[in-house]
Amino acid sequence: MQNNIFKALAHPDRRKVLSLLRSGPKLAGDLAAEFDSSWPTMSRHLSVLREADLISAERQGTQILYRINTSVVEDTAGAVLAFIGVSQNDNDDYEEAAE
Amino acid sequence: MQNNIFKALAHPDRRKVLSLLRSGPKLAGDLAAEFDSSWPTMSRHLSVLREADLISAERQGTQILYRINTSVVEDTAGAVLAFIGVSQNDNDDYEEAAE
DNA sequence: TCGCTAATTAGCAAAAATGCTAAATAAAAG
DNA sequence: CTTTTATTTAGCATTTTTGCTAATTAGCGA
Repeated sequence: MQNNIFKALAHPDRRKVLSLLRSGPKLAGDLAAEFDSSWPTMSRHLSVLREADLISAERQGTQILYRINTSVVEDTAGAVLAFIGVSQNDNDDYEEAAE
Repeated sequence: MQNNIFKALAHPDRRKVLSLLRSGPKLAGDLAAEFDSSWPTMSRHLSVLREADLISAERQGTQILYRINTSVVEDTAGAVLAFIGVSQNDNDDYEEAAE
């Protein structure tokens, strides 16, 4: 749902998580280490991002690897541009309806 | 401030305001008429958008005309794309493609 | 199994956002 | 100056978000 995406982007720490994931997937612990907030607080930020589908999680043994969902971020940027009438379909990505 | 922008985008009615302004500036009253919320509630939504600089207001006699701030919306889309490493060229004054 | 590490969930309090009604302000008209 | 219309501000209650500590789950290895 688009509302969850914009709500997820409304917190600076969550936007910082996305920025940190730009260079590649990271373990939850490594992510949390970059913030002043407590571990559980960061865990909840991650779950908000996950529910918005902006990131996805993959368990690797005892750790959890997070990665950014590029296509969702792209679509979100498109939704922002749509506010000023820029067409949302002018990227060169393939369009895949079924998952 | 970028935080105000993303916070402003976090409410569906405020995003709807931006969509309504896509086709051109609108009077506060005409905007409010499109929503179920009370007039004062819509007025506050407009002020949140104004403080985020996503829209600007111009008094026209007894009414107030709102317009969307195209460049701020563009920059915001750029900030979203930056999460996945797409370079944002802020404030490019020449547009070769549109000619 | 036990112990250890990684991460999440539970529960609570504080802060922020939301939305209402009533009151106030601003500009124009009479 | 008073009224009327358009819009904002004030004040308050309700809901949502945030962030903490404590407890819990999950996997791994001895």
